[in-house]
Amino acid sequence: MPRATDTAYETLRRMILSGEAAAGSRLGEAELAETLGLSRTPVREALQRLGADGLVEVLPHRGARVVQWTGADLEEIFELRSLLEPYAAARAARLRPDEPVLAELRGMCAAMERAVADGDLARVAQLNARFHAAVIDASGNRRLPGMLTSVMHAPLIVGTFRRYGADAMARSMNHHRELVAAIAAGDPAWAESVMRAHIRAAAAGLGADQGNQTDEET
Amino acid sequence: MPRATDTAYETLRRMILSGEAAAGSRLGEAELAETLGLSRTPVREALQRLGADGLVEVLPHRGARVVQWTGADLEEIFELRSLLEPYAAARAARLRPDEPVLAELRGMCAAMERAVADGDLARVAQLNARFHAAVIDASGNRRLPGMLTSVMHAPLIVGTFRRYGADAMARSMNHHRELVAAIAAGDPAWAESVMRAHIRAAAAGLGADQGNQTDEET
DNA sequence: GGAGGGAAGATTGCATACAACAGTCCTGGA
DNA sequence: TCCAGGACTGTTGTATGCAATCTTCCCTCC
Repeated sequence: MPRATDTAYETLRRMILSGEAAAGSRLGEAELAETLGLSRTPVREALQRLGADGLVEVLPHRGARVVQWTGADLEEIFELRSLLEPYAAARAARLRPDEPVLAELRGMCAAMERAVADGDLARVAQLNARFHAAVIDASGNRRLPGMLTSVMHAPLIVGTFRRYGADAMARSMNHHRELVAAIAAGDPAWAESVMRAHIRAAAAGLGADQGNQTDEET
Repeated sequence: MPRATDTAYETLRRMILSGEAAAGSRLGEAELAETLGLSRTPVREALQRLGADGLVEVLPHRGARVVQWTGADLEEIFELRSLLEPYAAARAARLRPDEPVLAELRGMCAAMERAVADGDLARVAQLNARFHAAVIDASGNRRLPGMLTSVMHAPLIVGTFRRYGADAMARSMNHHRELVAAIAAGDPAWAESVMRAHIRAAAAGLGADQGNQTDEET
């Protein structure tokens, strides 16, 4: 049986990422505790973890709110991603992961392409997050995953793929395939370039490089 | 009056960074609570925050321990720093901070040089951390400070400057001065290059690029 | 009519008590 | 002598109650 804190954390995380807990909405400890059937203590702990992840902001004596992403936030996030993820891809290529890892990456590519064909964008987003996480793990740098969690959440919330056209979506899937090929070939420069193109394309698709405002009032 | 959680967090952070709490040592909640004159609740919360910062590792049902840095850890950390901090320096130069900010940076340079002359290495380390934090803040990216906290702690703990010779120390001080000049001149490429050199020099001084092991058993 | 002050309500912060789990030590058996 | 099993002890995890703080609304005064 998992710890109550973990269940609270996972549940809240899902609620936020799925949009069930709207951006900017208040997260009262007592209310959540009652909803989840727990006491305030593990809920409080989960909220702090979510705060460290950058999914909620907790203010002293004022409770927690789901974060709101502005255009400036997205711009910052994609700049950091286009800095760190190409590095991770290059490292992964240099490390030459063994065949089971590569097979898993290819499997995720295939699953994503099926989800695209089915029009299941939520599943695409989820698989995409797992794919990128796998590449980051394959980099061998054990600090990168933790560093990137905060910036990896944003696209999930904003709903990147919802804004993609058919061509952008196809390009994104091709990037994934090419990235796996570059890593399998052990070519760091290739992997790095593909990943950078992949991130920049995503940023362009969101208009994150133009400083668009997507925030709204509570 | 500050919150008990904050005092616990700050106190524990100082204890870890100063070495008073040795690397690998256990941090029992009850014991700390008694020492600090608080209850377990805020101590527990502080430990989780320190865990998110990467200063301690908390294992379920097994409590918290002060992290131990291996040579591989240092290598990872300096790679990430040499990726992110040059970017921050370039952004700061592009933003052209106003004169008060530049004056503060110059003031910290001067204070550091005085501390070096006095042989007060602890003060040098503290000022150095504040200097780098100021440059990162000047980058304008509000996510960078949080991302870098975990990797900025390591050099403080390991005691970077303790291993510096006179020439390496002088070079480091010159880097700081040159970095301020590059930012003041609004030259991103210059600022980025100086910062990269600065970080690589630090890594070389620690042997972080050679995979040395500095860990030990409890 | 608008601004300032204060009281009431609600919410977070902290302390304490109890429950559950992990590690250790002892005992019994092979 | 060594291994296995189980109780014991100490620690963390969770629940609950109280104190402190913030927010809101209303009343008073300008």
